[in-house]
Amino acid sequence: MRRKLTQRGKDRRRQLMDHAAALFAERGYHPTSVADIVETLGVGKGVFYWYFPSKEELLSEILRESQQDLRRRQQQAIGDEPNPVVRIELGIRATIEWFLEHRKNFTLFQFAATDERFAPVLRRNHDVAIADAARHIKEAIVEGLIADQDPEVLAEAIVGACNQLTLTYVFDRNEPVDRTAEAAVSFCLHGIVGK
Amino acid sequence: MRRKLTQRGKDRRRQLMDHAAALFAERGYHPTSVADIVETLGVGKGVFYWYFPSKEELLSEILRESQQDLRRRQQQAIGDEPNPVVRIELGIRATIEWFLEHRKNFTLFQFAATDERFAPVLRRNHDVAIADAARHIKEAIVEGLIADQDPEVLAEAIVGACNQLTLTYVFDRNEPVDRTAEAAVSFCLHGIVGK
DNA sequence: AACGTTCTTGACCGAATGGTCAAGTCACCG
DNA sequence: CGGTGACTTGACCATTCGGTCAAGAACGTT
Repeated sequence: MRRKLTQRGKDRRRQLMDHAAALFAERGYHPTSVADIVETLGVGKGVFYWYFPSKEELLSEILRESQQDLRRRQQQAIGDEPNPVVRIELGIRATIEWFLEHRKNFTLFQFAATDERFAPVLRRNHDVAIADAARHIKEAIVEGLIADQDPEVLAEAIVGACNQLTLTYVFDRNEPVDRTAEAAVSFCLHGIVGK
Repeated sequence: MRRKLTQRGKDRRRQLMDHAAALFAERGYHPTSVADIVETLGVGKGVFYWYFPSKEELLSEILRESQQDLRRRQQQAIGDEPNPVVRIELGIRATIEWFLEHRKNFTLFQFAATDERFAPVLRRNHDVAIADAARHIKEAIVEGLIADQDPEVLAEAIVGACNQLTLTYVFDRNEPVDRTAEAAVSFCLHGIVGK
């Protein structure tokens, strides 16, 4: 296990994380062996264990880092927009765009949710994201912009709908992000009945 | 590999499938070994390979069978309801109820979607389910019950929102199905803006 | 150039894993 | 009762896995 990292070390670490994340997303976590990771990178096995204590910890770190990055992107997109409904809309768009640029993380998150060793890592962040969205919704209710419903339930539903649309249209069918985001926002705001 | 099955054989097969499904859902597919399955059942390893050609094929069969069962339940719930919007509502309720009774399948489906060997099995059925829902939506549009939007997009969004709500409220928090179904239907019909 | 630290190598290890199979056991039928 | 085919056993096998480590290369500092 490493102690201090030089620039060279930091680069290797990055390289390993990116490469492993790609392999995990492509072939799955379990079917991808540590040997696979280092071989396709052309380095010895010791390199892996110099930077990471275990294969498990590597995925956990990948997950933590990705989630942090997504959250940063969402907050940045929302900025200081005063209208809470617009904030939700901006958040949805930012999320879909982020997943387009980091599509490998989508599969990774989905898998991690099914493994009891990684689910807790996701869980914490998911709860924060939901609480965040729920806050905006609550504010919108107070301002009389939307009907009075459980904000947390709405937040979960929004996340679910957006994820499914992203998966199907952005990943499987390569539809443009804008159209998908538009559909997601429209559905989340007005449901199938429409305005 | 088996040829013909007596009643005794059919029972064993059922037992193996149910038991394996439970273990897969609990510990994950890869971390559950064939040895685990047969040991906790108190039988020899040969029994497994008498009924299934491989561990992979077993999961595929579990998936196929579950999906078939879910679909049957949905169609039965919808019956001959004339109003397409009500049909959608009935479908949502039936789905959430089915997952409550077969919660292990939820995790199984989620995992299968992340593994390229099992994704195709899910995919085919998902497409059918979406096409089904889209048909009802289209009919509702024609009858002027809902606004004119892409039926398939709406169908995907509905599935996503319902899955997320089921996962969070029915599984994680043991909320009653009715309340969750109510929330899901309300969200899908009217979004966050509300009626 | 010499030295300590960071980084890299790849053979090696014990512990699984999925899958096989020769040898039996069991249930049913004539 | 004897025989036939459906089932069961569990030792066994080749392979792979995550992880270790002694040895050495590369690098930064003085």
